[in-house]
Amino acid sequence: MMKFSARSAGPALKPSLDTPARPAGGRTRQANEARILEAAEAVFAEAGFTGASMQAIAERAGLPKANLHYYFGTKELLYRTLLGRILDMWVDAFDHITPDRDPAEAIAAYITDKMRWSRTRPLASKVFANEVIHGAQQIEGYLSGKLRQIVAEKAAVIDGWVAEGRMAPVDPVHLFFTLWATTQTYADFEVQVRAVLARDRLTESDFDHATDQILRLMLRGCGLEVPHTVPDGR
Amino acid sequence: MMKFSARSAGPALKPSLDTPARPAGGRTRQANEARILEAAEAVFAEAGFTGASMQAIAERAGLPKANLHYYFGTKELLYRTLLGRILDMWVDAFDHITPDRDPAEAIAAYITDKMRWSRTRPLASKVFANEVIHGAQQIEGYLSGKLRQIVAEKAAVIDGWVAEGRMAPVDPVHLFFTLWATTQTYADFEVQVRAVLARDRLTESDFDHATDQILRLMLRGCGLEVPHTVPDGR
DNA sequence: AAAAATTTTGACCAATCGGTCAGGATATAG
DNA sequence: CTATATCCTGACCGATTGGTCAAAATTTTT
Repeated sequence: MMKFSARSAGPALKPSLDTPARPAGGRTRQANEARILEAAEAVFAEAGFTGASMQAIAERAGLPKANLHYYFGTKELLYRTLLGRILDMWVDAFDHITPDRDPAEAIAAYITDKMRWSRTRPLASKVFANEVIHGAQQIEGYLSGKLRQIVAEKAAVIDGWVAEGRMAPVDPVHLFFTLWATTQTYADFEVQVRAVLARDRLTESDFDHATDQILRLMLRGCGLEVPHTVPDGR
Repeated sequence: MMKFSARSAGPALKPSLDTPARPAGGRTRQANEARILEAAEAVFAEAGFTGASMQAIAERAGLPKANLHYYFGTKELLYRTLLGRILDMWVDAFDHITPDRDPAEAIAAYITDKMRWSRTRPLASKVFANEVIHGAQQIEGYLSGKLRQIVAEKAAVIDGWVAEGRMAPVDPVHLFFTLWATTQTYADFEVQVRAVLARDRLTESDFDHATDQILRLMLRGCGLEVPHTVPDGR
């Protein structure tokens, strides 16, 4: 009698997105967990952890509340599972930063990728932002473990570019802080952006223009020029 | 019998910080309201609106819960009063952006000012960030009213600088979005910054270094050079 | 078809929530 | 000193919270 999903505290590894080797759980379980996680993302993004109620998540998922507890045990475990999935997406954009690549193209691809993420998954971004703002108690280990490690690794790449004179001298770590903040603000602070721009919603064209402006500002700030070939994010 | 403070929904005007003309309320009221607001800022920053309990705020202020309701009526009114005070600080930094000033110095002063705000009032920044992330229902009017107006006004100043060829062509509104995000991230996402930098706390020297890096990146991004005279924030 | 495992669900629980209120305590004004 | 306004606070309220559980329904395995 396996009470909770074996994937609840699963590894923070990139899952193979094509035919999964093992669905891990029956079809019913898989489908319901997905529905619950999707509803949870929306409710946690709207109301934060404490503001979100299991009842609200249940209604959004179209399932009775007791069903959520059957699959995830507690509210905290559901929240942690959701956070784990979001963190996996978080680090993917770093793949663009490699020593062999042209600095301008690599950084442009990174920015473009993070902006697309803000446009397509704003709810996930908000859940993450809310978690960090309120102390990041659930992901402390991730921040000072995996994230710190990968930042150090990619910072070394940028330091290499600087040493080779291929870009202006910048502190790569603070550059990352700036890139994260700048791109994610279009998801997390979307309401403020809309209010100032007097838009009732942000269109794809709005995001394209914002991405263009960020690219110019940041690349010029790094002593680089916007590459003519608009880099594809993925 | 004046039940609630007359200042509860007070004007969003800069209060004269020197000898206040009218304390508005007895000494006891003034002192207790200040204690409650200070405690509320900390608790709301830590837990968000729904996560914060009146009981927790009361304990932090060293007062019985019923006392908070005596002064502020409801949790929402207390929250709105706090938000109002924070918003007043928010717009002050815009004062640096004036047509007659040197673009590099003006923008540098703006950045320096907002970074000092992140260092000295991180709790206020978190309360504001949390409010915006979760829909900004309490400050919708402010965002699409006063804020939009002042941004338009200051954007015109920057457009003027661009037209005069005194800086690179940028969309001023998105420049502001970037400056807000970049500076506030050191308050709102402080936990993440600390984790990546492997610091148990951010020192004044950490903030000075961060400010320096942001100045270089942003000013160069605007086609400007960091002014030798480090501009004073106020 | 029988058996075993999994899934579903309403009813229920203790704890906490924001808010109320009466009446005593204290401070201020005349 | 008296009177009036302000301040204080323990006790209490209905509503909502996360979580439990047993028993029925369903699916999967044998």
